[in-house]
Amino acid sequence: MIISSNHYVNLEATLFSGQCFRWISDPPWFYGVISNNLIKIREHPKGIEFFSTPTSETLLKDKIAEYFNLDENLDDIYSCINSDSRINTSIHLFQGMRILTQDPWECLISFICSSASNIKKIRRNIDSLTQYFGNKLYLDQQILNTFPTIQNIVEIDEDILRNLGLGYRSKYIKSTAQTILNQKIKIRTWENLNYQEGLDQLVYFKGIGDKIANCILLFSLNKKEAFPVDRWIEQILRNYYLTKSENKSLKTTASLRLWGMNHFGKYAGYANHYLFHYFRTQNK
DNA sequence: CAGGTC
DNA sequence: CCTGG
Repeated sequence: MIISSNHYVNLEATLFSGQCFRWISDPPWFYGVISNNLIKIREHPKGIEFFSTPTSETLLKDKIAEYFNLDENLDDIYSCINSDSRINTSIHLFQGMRILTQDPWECLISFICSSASNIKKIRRNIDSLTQYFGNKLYLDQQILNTFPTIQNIVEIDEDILRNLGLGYRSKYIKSTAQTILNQKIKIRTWENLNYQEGLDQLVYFKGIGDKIANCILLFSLNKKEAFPVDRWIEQILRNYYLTKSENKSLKTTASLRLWGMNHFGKYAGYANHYLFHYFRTQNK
């Protein structure tokens, strides 16, 4: 099925810029899991074309459009954030790269896994989690798995997670799932929270600090003003944006994040992600 | 040391 | 603090 979009959708940049961790590329197709369905997708002159299983394309269409934020006006966003040469270059290099609206639970666990790690390892860790505790989905020659539920994670022993190579993150994954279950926290309702309420809720969990919380807000809770400050973004800000005195006074992740949110405005997260992807691919 | 956090 | 490139 084809879903039309008012702006080009750059699938490669969108799916492999570090906001999600388990899409597979088999040009021109990409395979991934959305809402417990295996999705096969490619770019199309009118937008995107996709197949799904087991749910029909018709029933899944809206969900896919939401995942890729297809109704978002990218030109409007670009004009809001395109205020300097670095952003401008990145926009031209990765025209059509979108910020996704992923499942918050999967996003949360994925970014707990991301702490002091690297993309390759994060992908391997999450892949292990889904292989051992998810359900298999088949399409063409691809086998992908659903993401384990909160209940699934609660039932897994911490040592098993450690054996999968998740290290010290294992106890954070366990305790987060346990807390959500025990306190009957409804993740569904998070999308109704504003930025600050969402941030407060997320950093409440052990293993989630300012950076990871902002990733979850940006990549799954539709908070485009969120501004995750990791080592890359911190270096970019310090090298290209901050004055000497700001470089001295801004020490914490949160203070840098507030500077970024203030400087780039309501689409700061888009500016963040374009800068992040640009510098990361440049320095490879 | 790595796309942090306690 | 785990793990691995």
